[in-house]
Amino acid sequence: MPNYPLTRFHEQASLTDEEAEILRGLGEPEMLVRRQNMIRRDREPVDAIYLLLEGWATASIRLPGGRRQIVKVHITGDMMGTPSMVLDSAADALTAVTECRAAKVPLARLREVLIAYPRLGPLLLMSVQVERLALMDVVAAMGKSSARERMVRLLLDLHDRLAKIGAVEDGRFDMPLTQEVLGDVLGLTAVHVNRTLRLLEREGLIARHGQRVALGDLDLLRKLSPLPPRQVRFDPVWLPAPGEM
Amino acid sequence: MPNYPLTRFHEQASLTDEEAEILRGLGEPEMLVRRQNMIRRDREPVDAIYLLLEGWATASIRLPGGRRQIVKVHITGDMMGTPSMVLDSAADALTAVTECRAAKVPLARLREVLIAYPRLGPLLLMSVQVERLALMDVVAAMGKSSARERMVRLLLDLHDRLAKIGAVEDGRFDMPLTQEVLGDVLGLTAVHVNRTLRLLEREGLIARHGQRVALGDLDLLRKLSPLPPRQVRFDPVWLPAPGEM
DNA sequence: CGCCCTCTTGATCTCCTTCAATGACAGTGG
DNA sequence: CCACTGTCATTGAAGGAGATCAAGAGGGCG
Repeated sequence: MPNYPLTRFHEQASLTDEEAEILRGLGEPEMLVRRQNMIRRDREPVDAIYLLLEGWATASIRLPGGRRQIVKVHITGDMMGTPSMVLDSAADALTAVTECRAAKVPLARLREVLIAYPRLGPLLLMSVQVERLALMDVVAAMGKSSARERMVRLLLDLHDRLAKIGAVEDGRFDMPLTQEVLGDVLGLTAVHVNRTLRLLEREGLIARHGQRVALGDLDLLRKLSPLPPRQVRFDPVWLPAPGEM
Repeated sequence: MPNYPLTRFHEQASLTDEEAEILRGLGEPEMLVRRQNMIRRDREPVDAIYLLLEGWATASIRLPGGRRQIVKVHITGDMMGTPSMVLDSAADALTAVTECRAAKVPLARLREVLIAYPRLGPLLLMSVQVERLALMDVVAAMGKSSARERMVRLLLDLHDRLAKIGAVEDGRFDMPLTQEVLGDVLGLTAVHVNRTLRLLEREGLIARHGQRVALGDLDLLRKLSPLPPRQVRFDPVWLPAPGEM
């Protein structure tokens, strides 16, 4: 019986001990995936969702002409691959950016759990809406912001998410993403990612040594970001309380 | 007791008569909203989601400098405003593009229904994932496609969605969106939207008279689109069957 | 040690923006 | 009935953000 770290649910709602326990034991035995390898290929039949127990991974969509767009950068503790659970063949590929530990959750298992713990449906709904909001913000940033604004926003987003899992010290964190990958996230070329980063560096807004990034004046950076972080409501009114279902 | 047309759920899963009945009676008495008026303002406290009973509306995010990005074009039958149900203040504004009939569903009412009909949780989850996929595709298109490709994709997307509600005849449909609005959807200026549309016209791919759009060679257009429509799985394995919960 | 990947920078190009002007059309009030 | 006004579509000209092409430098790893 595997014993995983919790998923992100406890950030968004109170869980009973029993619910927390179920989430801990959700996945199959963990798998180890090496850098650059795929956790799940796109256009593959969908039979599971995934928990990223440790590491960085990307969810990317393949377009004609060898183009690819990364639609999500996943970090430790994320659920992955859930958008494709409504499809027969996966929309996005899940690729390990660093070495990853991950666990499969077969869709059949998910059904059992949804039946046994009906509150997980609304809980899952909640976390999916949070992801959807993140995508809306990405769309807004891509449609209406400059490369510099988008980069600032991405850095702040990673900063805030990493801070929640204790991977930030005083504005500094590891970002194991090549400029090529950053380009595929932001809809820019690697070359322009470089120029944008160097610009931010010259402006004294960020500093870098290898994969280590240091955000300078956080308040100033947040002013430069085209969008503020979303304040997710803990235990929203529509979410049935533990006793209620 | 209001009697609305069904939401989109029946496109994605089998519903019991009872479930269908509940969905029909979900909303408060309908409201009428005139062109350009807001159904729900952004940054407003969130206390409900909305059913678009008839008309066209947009969900848009406001950015600094008067910029705005439309993240979804809603048509008759859509649920609206659900991403913000995890927030205290709304992320997106809902604006009537045409005169709209809409119905509010208070979040408290939603909780009751989720408790009384636990299968609605997973059903709602399903439709939210479909929306999330749509956003992923938008991101992919914005990040990696030309104006022309994006426009073709949007037209096909609208075509396919309108076809499902019987609003397309032989490739022709009404599209009551100004070029300004199209620009805010595609992340382009109204001027470039115009040039792109005129280009497609000159190429014989589309025709227009006023708000009426006619798509020419659909197969050819689909080849030009950077992304195919997603094939949503009806009654996916993880979705508990009506008897099961 | 040598290879390949990644970062960096310069030069040039191009797609889309910006600015500006005109025309078509609908609604409105006299 | 018609002038008046505002919105929307259209087109041209010029500018700019980011792409593309190319080359060199550094560094990790087999």
